[in-house]
Amino acid sequence: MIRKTPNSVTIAAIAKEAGVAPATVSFILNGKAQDRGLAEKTVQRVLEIADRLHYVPNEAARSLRRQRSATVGVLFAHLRDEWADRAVAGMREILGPADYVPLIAVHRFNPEWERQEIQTLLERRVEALICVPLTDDAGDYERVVKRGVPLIFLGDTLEGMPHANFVAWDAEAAARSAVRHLIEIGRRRIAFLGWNLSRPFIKVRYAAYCQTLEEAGLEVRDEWAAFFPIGESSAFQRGEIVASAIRRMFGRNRPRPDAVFASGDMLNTDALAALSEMGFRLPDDAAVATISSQPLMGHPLLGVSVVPVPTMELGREVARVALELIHHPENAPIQRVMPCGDLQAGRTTPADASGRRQGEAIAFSGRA
Amino acid sequence: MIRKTPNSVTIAAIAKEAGVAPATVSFILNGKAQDRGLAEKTVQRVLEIADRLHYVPNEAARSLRRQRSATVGVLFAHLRDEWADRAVAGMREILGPADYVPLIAVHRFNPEWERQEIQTLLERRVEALICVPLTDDAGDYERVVKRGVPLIFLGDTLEGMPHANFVAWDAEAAARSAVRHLIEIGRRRIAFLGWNLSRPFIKVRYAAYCQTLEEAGLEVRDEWAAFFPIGESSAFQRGEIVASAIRRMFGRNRPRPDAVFASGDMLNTDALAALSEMGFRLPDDAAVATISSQPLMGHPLLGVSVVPVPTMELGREVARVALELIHHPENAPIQRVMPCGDLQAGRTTPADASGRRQGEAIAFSGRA
DNA sequence: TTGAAAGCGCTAACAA
DNA sequence: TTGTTAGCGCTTTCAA
Repeated sequence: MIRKTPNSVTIAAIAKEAGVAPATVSFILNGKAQDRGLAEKTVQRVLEIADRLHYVPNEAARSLRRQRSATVGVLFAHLRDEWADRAVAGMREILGPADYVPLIAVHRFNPEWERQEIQTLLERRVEALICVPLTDDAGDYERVVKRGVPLIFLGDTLEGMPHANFVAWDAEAAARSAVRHLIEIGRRRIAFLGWNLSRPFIKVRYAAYCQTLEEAGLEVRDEWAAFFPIGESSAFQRGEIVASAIRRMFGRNRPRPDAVFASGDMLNTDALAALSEMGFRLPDDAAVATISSQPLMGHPLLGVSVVPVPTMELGREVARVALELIHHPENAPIQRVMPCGDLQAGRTTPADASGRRQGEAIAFSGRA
Repeated sequence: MIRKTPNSVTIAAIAKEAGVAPATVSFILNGKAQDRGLAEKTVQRVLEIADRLHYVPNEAARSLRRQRSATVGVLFAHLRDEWADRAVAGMREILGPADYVPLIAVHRFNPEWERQEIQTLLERRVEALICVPLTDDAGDYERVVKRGVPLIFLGDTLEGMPHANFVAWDAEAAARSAVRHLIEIGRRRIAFLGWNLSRPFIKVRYAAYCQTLEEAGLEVRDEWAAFFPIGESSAFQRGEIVASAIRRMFGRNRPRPDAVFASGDMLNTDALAALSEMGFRLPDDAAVATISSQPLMGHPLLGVSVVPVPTMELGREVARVALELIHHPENAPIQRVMPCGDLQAGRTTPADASGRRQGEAIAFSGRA
C-alpha cells in the first residue's frame, strides 16, 4: 500500500465552509485582506475556519503558481567541524526574515553525488545556489549559471571561473598570522600541511606561509611541506597519509621541524594524532598552529594555536549576497572576502607565562 | 526588480519540438516508454531534444500532480558533533535508492523555531518526519501525528507519547559501560553530569550510573550529580554553569570525586575545559568517561574514555523505519533501540601500561 | 502506437 | 465588497 499525501484541507474547502470564493480565502490567508478591502467579519470567519480545520498551505501548488520557490539551495561538502551548523545559523538570520528557506544538501566530496544534489536542487527550482566548491572542475557549476540561477561559492572559489560570485574569508591573513605566531614563540623550522587543490583560497595559504618565513629570514624547505588530496573515503585513510608525511618530516636525520602549520581542519586533527602517536611532546617537540572552525580545536588540553574562521558571519554574508543576486542579478559578480578572527594562542613553550620548567609536560598545570 | 524562476524548458516545449504530445514526453522521461509501447525512434528523438534543451523537471508541478513529495523531513537540534553529518550519511544510503530526498531543518533548541520548521516541512508535504525531540513537551509533535504524517523520533523519545515511533541507541548499556570502566580503573568516587530532561533515554543514564555504582558497592552522592538545562543560547553560558557545578563538586572539603562520567556531548567538552581550568591533572585528579558522537573526543591527547554512539547506523535505521511507515502506516508504532559501540579506553591511571611514574603529567608519553 | 483532456492546490488579473 | 476564471507544469486515464 502506497501512502499518499494526506488529503489535506484545501483553500477550496475553507471557501466552501465560509461561503466565499477561494480567491477571497487566498487573499485573507496571505494577509492581503486590506488590499482587497474585505469585510472584517469575513476575514475573521475565514481565519477561524482555517484554524479550526488545521489548514496548512501546499507549498508545491503555491510555488508552481507563483513561479518562484522562495528557496535557496545550500550545498555543503559535509556537516562536520561545525562549519555547516554555524553557516546555516548565519543564513537563517538573513533568509528567515526575507521568507526564504534554505534547502540543505551534502556532496561528501563525491563529484557524482554533487551532480545529483545540484540536479535535485534545480528540480526544486531554488532561486539561488550557495555552494562549497568541491574540486577544481567548473563543469557542473557552469550548468547552474547557464540556467540563470545565481551561484555563490562559499569559503573559496574556482580559478576557472573568474566571474563567479563568492563569499570567502581571508585565508592569507589567517595563514600569515598563524605562521607569524609560531615564529614569535621561537620556532624556526616550521612545517606546512595543506590540501592538494589549486583553488585560490587554498593556494594562498602556502604562499603566505612561504612569504612569512622568508620575511623572517627563515628557510622554506620542500621536504617540510606536504599536500594531501581531499575526499571523504579518506577519513581514516587520510589520517594514515598525514601520519606518514609527518613521520617522513620528523623521522629524518636532523634538522627536523620544530613546529607544524596545519592549514585547515581535519589536517590539524590528523597531525595531532600523528604527533602524539609518535610520542612527541607538544609544544616541546612541535608547536602546532592551525586555522579552524572547530571549537574543540582551541581546547587548552590540545594546546594548539588557532585562527578561528568566522563561519557564522560567512553564513550571514553569503545569504545577503544570495538575496541581492535574486533581486538584482545584474549586480553579479559579487565577490567578498571577510576578515577572520584573532589568533588564539595555545600553549607555546614549556617555559611560558605559567612558569613551568623546561621539559615538563604541561597538559595540566598541577594543583599541588 | 523581482527575479522569477527562469522560464525553464517545459515538457510542452519538448513535445512541440518533437512533434508529439506532452503525455508522450512525460512517459519517455519517466522511463515508462516500454509500458506505452512507444517507437524507439520517438523515444530517442525526445530524449535527444530534452538533453539539448537542458530540460530539468519541475518538482513542484510533479509533486502537486502526483500528490506526493518524495520527501522526508529531518529536524535536527543542531549540526554539530558530527551527529547530523553521520546521521544524514546513513539516511542517504537508504533514502536515495528509494528516490526520497531528505529535507534538513534545525531547531537550535528553540521551541518557536521548532514550530516554524515543522510548519515549513508540513507545507512542503514531507511524507514522514524524522525528529530529534527537543523538550519534554509533546504539543507540536501531536499535531504532526494528527495530520497523518508518520513521525519518528531519533535518538530519544518522549514520555508523554508512549506510542511514538522512535529509533534510539542503548544509552543504558553505554552509561553502564562507561561507569564500569571508571570503576575498573580504580575510581571510587564518580561524579555524574547529565541533562535536566525527563526523556527516557536521558533519564536512563543516571539510573544506570546509580545502579552500576551500587552493584560495585560504591556510594551514590547527590552532591556528585549535576543536571543542566539544554539550550542553544547557553553554549558559553552552559560552559560556565557546568564549570561552576564542577567547582562545587571538586572544590569542597574532601572527599571529592576522582572521576567524572559526562553523560553526553557538550557536557564532556565543558567538563574537560572546567577541569583543566581548575588545574586538575587527567586522569590523576579526575578520570573522565563519556558517551559521544564526536571523534575528536577520542583523541589520545584528551585522554578521555569514550563510548561511541552508532550515529550512521541510527541514520540508516531511522530512514528504513520512515520508508516502512510511509508504505505501511498500519505498522506503527515502530520502536527500535540500537546497540552502541565498545568503550574506547582513554588514559586510565598514570601508572598504566606505558609505565609512567605516579604524578607525572601524561599528555605525551615523551620520546626521550 | 499516440493524443486529448482533466485536474492537483493555489494566485492574480479581471469582472461584477 | 466579492466572485470568476485562467492557468502554473506535470501525470494519467481514456479514447482513438
